[in-house]
Amino acid sequence: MEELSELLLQRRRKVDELWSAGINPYPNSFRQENTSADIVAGFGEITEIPEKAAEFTVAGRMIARRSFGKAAFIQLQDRKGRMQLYVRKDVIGDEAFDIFENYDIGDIIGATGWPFRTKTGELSLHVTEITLLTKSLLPLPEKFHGLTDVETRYRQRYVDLIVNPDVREVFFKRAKIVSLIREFMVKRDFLEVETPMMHQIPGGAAARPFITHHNTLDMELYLRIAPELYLKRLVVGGFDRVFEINRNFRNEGISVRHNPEFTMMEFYQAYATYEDLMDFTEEMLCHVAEQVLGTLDFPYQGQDISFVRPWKRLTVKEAIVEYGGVPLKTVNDRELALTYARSIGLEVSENIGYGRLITEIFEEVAEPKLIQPTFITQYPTEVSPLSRKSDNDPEFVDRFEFFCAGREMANAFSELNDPVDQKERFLAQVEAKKGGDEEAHYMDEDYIRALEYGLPPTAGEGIGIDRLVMLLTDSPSIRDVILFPQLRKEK
RNA sequence: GAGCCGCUAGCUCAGUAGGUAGAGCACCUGACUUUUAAUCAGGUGGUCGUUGGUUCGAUCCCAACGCGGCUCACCA
Repeated sequence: MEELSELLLQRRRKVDELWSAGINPYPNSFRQENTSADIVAGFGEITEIPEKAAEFTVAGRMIARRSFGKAAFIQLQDRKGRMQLYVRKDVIGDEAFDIFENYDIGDIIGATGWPFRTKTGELSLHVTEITLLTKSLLPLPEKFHGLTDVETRYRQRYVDLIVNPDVREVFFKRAKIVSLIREFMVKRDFLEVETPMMHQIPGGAAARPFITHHNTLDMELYLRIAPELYLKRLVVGGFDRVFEINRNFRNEGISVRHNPEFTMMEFYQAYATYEDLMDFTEEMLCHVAEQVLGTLDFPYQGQDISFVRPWKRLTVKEAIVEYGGVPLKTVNDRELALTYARSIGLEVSENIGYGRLITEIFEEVAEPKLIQPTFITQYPTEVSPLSRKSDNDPEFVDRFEFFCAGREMANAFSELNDPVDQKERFLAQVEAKKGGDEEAHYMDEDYIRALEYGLPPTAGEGIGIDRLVMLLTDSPSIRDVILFPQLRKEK
């Protein structure tokens, strides 16, 4: 048995005393008839509330109390917000008031009462009955500074959510963003599907997977790094507009913008091109921003972001010229580009492919500067093994990535639907893997077989939901938009 | 994986140029029937992240380790 501090022992003694007095500190028969929002909806606009105009029965956590001997004000927090309750000894009775005085901040309580306005005009509930619903054994953080220790906030998110209203707000917004996207897709006749999270061959992205094992099948399985190849199989199957909003898992570093499990919205639309998806993306994200924030102009970490259309569109090479300050000649020439890459501190080997080289230069010089929403197009084929080659230049593909606030938010392309070309690209990836590239794709014979049946001309896109939520909630870290971010074991 | 920073009461933080620690909030006792971080009076509460080392003596100095944050690397 661990030793408890005096503070914790006091609470436990109170529970014992309640049991001894024949009071269950964890009753289960109370019905919550109303929320704080109902009271505001009914009387928020009324200044002169007639006495006992209505009766509300609410429940929630007591998060503050101001006592005056024979009366007290308490703050109750429920799923809709906070409300003030006014409790008087002469109204609820001596016995009930004595029990009430032993409630602690953090206890879950239920109360019935009528709405009224206090001297200072605050809408409150004048309590006629009050009941303890759950005794809390641990004290909540301080009312003024709240909980700021980030480790405790992430490990004990429940406490964070109790005491930090801003945190609640972020997750309300997250839920709204996801449902707006879902609604947007369904309205455009996309079918929501669920594809496997456990893959025999991890594919659809360049990333290291988590490995797990199925006992009965005695088989290695990988947590998916992307749903892409399954979603395109569905397009082959005739679901020519599909989307999935779900988790991906990548066995890589953790940072302010990376969590090992993160949420992606991937969708595929047959008979569309990556250019169609740029318009589609603008439309969707503007809709979401408008609905969630009520505006297309919003701050992110001190920068002013504007979603007002049209969004900037640049090719990879143009972006390097514009933000790297070098002439197009340098970008177009492999040797000059290599020298330039080294001059800006990139460690690139002599035999790096040209496509990879300019991609790295782009990421170094341009990506951090893409603060306003920007589409970057014309990625090298070398770094895009699932994208359709451009009709103008087979060294480049029909692809864009979408950037905002200096980070990648989405990736989209016209899908490679030529099975012969796809097989060659896979083979090149397999070679790269043999050469030590741990993130290179695996050969997926079944995917090739699906393409051989015929994938209609299709465009597909993945949008990082966590990063979108960060942007729209002005959150500096991905951990602020994931309820339970991954941390090391405690102690 | 590397560098830098942090870890003191339930929470938010001081502090000790080495002599075993303080405040505010919370909690307990008392007063108070319209408060808004209520107020007033009194009080309880700490293996100073862990383990070693130096020292007569370590929360403080040194080392290792743990956990977290930021930056970099990897990546979306």
